[in-house]
Amino acid sequence: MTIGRLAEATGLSKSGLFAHFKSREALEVALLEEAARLADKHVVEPAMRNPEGLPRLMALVGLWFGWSARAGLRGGCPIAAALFELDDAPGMVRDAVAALDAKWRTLLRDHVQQALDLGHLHAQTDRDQLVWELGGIYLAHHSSMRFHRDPQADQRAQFALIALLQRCGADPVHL
Amino acid sequence: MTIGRLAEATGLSKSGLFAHFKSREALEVALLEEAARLADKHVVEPAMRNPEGLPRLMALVGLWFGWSARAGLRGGCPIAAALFELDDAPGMVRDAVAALDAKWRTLLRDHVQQALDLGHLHAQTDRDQLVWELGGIYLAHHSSMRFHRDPQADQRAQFALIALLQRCGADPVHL
DNA sequence: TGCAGAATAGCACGACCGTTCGTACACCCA
DNA sequence: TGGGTGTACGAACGGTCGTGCTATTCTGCA
Repeated sequence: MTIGRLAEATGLSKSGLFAHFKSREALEVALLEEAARLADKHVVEPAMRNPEGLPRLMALVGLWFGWSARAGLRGGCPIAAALFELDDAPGMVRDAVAALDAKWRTLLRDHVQQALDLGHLHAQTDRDQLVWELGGIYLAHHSSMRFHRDPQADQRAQFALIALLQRCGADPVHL
Repeated sequence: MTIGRLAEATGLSKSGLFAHFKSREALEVALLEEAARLADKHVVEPAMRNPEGLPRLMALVGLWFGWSARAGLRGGCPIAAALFELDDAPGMVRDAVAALDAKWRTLLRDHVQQALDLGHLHAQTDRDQLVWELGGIYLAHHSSMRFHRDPQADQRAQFALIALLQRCGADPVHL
């Protein structure tokens, strides 16, 4: 997304929009923060209404998959895109992406821990490994939905998710 | 990668380089095909030296993970990048990526089938689901390596791979 | 009512993009 | 020897990018 196109879409002039942020990078960071706010609203917030432990974790991940489409983000998940576009493009945008990603992973990890504390998962479960693999399913689902337009993407992800949690000793009652 | 930068890197002039391909898109397609050739050499070819079935499949996937770095591609795997950059950018580049990706998935699927035929995996294994999940591990590994620079990326991927194959009934002897 | 200050617009800039054009050199075959 | 052909070049095009500079318009308070 460029400043000109964004200005056109919002009805503002390029310079008028530009005046608010002082650089293109700052604008992109602001965009990312807005996306994070959307994610909070569409993913985290509703997930928190589920009981602690595995149910909440399941809700969190279930709402995570495909959240960007439901939130109305036409370009897909900006974090996922940035993970592959900004591999080696240092700067504040990359830093912002890294920070948001780290925050999200920490949140996931905390809820894995909670499920673990409540005995909903095997005690010897490697939390970081679980979060890492969840990320893999998310990326596969994202590319499956957006690039391949695979109508089976949702069930593929759901199947993989359940299998992964079963491996970690999830109580089948919650799946 | 832009034509100007590529020309500079190769020592040619922009127009001289451009004369060979007739458009930027054609050049990108040629670049993709060259990458595919590299992948054949660095992944498929050596993997074929392993015995049929699960060993060959394991070799194939093991060589797949991180292949772009070993092949000297500084930008990472171009297919993986394109999956997230060209989501909604129709054209011959996207088509070429889709074709290469489909070809690779078919190859993977065939070798899953072979492992299945030889009884190295459960008979009721869903081949496409397995390939789909392998793709997820690959993407997680790729972003882990390139974006996060996580030194544990390799073992994370290896762990996930083994767990996935065990789930499909892989004979532990081969893992 | 008038005015300070913020918000927005207009405009021009330099840089880079993909692309085209005319041209110069080297080679092969008649 | 001469002309066709392939390969490379420099220069320039129109377009778009991000970004400043300077007006203008709007808004809220004395």
